[in-house]
Amino acid sequence: MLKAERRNFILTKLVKEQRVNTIELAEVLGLSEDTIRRDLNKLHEKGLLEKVYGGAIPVKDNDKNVFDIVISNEKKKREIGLKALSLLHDGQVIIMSGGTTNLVFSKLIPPLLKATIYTYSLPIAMQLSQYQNIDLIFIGGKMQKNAMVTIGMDVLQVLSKIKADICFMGASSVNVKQGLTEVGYEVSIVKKAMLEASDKVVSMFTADKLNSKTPHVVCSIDRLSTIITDLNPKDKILEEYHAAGVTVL
Amino acid sequence: MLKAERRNFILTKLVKEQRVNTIELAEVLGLSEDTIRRDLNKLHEKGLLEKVYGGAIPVKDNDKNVFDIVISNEKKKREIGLKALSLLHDGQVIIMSGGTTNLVFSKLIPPLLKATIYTYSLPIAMQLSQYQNIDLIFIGGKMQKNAMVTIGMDVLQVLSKIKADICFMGASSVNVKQGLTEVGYEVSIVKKAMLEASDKVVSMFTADKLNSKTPHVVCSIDRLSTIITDLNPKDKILEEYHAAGVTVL
DNA sequence: AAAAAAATTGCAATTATTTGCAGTAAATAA
DNA sequence: TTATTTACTGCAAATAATTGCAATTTTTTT
Repeated sequence: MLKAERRNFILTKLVKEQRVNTIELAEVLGLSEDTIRRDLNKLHEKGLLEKVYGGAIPVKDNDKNVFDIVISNEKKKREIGLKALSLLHDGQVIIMSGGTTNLVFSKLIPPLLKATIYTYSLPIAMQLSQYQNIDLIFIGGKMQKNAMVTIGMDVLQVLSKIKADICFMGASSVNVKQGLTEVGYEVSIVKKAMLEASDKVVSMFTADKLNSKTPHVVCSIDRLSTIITDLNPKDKILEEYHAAGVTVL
Repeated sequence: MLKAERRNFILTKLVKEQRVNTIELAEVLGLSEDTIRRDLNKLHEKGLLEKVYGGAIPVKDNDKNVFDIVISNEKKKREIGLKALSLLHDGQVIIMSGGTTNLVFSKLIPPLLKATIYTYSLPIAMQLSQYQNIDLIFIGGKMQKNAMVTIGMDVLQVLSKIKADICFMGASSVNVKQGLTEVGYEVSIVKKAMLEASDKVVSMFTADKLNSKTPHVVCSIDRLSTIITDLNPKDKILEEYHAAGVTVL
């Protein structure tokens, strides 16, 4: 692990846990406490954290930026996103759901891709605003504030009028029997509408979502064209999905 | 393998793995570490990666945050926003246009304000997602990517069905004769619709927008209920606006 | 085609950076 | 206060980077 990586690791851990402990970091990273301290000092000099006795805490951000979205397992999500790139082609009409996996994917899209993208996620729309050749349509409605996506009748109405080539759909939980399920009722409804509006349905998620279940069913497994995880597509865990007729990337 | 190929290989590997290691690259490519280092130095010079002890990591800008919105004259805009707070009351239905003045204002809203807010600006919607007691409705449509706002028929249609108590409207340019004018045609149309949908129209802008003009007329000055600038409301420059029947804060 | 010039590459010597350790100092807890 | 934990400093070993140089390959010129 490079030093630069290590420092990123520390900063990421800090954002997630709101504190880091010198000794614990030394153990986790397999290095001496001295080295960790030197890292913490350097990061402190750069103003990236606040060093305290025993470890470090986040630097007090007087006006915290709501635009900074914390992405867990970013590396895995990037792997997934890279696999998904093969599904993109110029001229497609695409629907993208919310979620951080899709957000990471959005950052990986080739800068010159020509496509029409519908989304109902604020962060994803902001990300896609970057792309010169993408026609971007935001699907309006009532905001679900924690997830930063729109939900409700307005969204359904717009989706009912679209015919897209492909949709990229995040997931709360997936398993072979119940299929794709969601935590929130309203989100599950929106995703059902997405399905109906798309020729091809791609679901991307990290492997930890596999074989779990949440209350609201979106669709059965065989309704998905492709699933993409961070696992090797030949992994045993994925066999039953493949057997159900889903393309596994 | 050509040198150019090799460098592409390094960059590709970097994108995939978010780091490259000098020694490992030397092994994989069957070259000496020296050569790899020279490559990394060249790529670093070109700004394509960040060279670090032991290898390289992606250049920070690569991971640039599209969510960081640069706000000019933030202090002045904050002054304006503070004045505007007096116009907010629980229970209001509000329409907010885009623009950084409105964005700054959004950050100043009392955390417990109960209101319904319509907006068609992505950054403002993200900011307002913070507020527990605000019902937030995003007006969807085609995104104007540079301004991060939606425009077009869909927006007009939604606005035509709203009746709001107050709207907060940014401005490209203002002068007494032509009134409020905009750079973009489509934005001017949307703002016209906003006017129609609101009982009260408040326009906030820094004083440098005063007595300037841009191509597309939104409305005459007397159509505005209130204007708010960073100047003292008794400033001479504002007299003629006051004379036109506008409340000046 | 041959000669000259330029670029690439690997090696060795030198220089720089990182890291862990030991001893000491400082901060916290009892 | 004393005991304990955590932090800092200088030093040496290990690791990595740079530089000059020579052999080789590639490109350009004649």
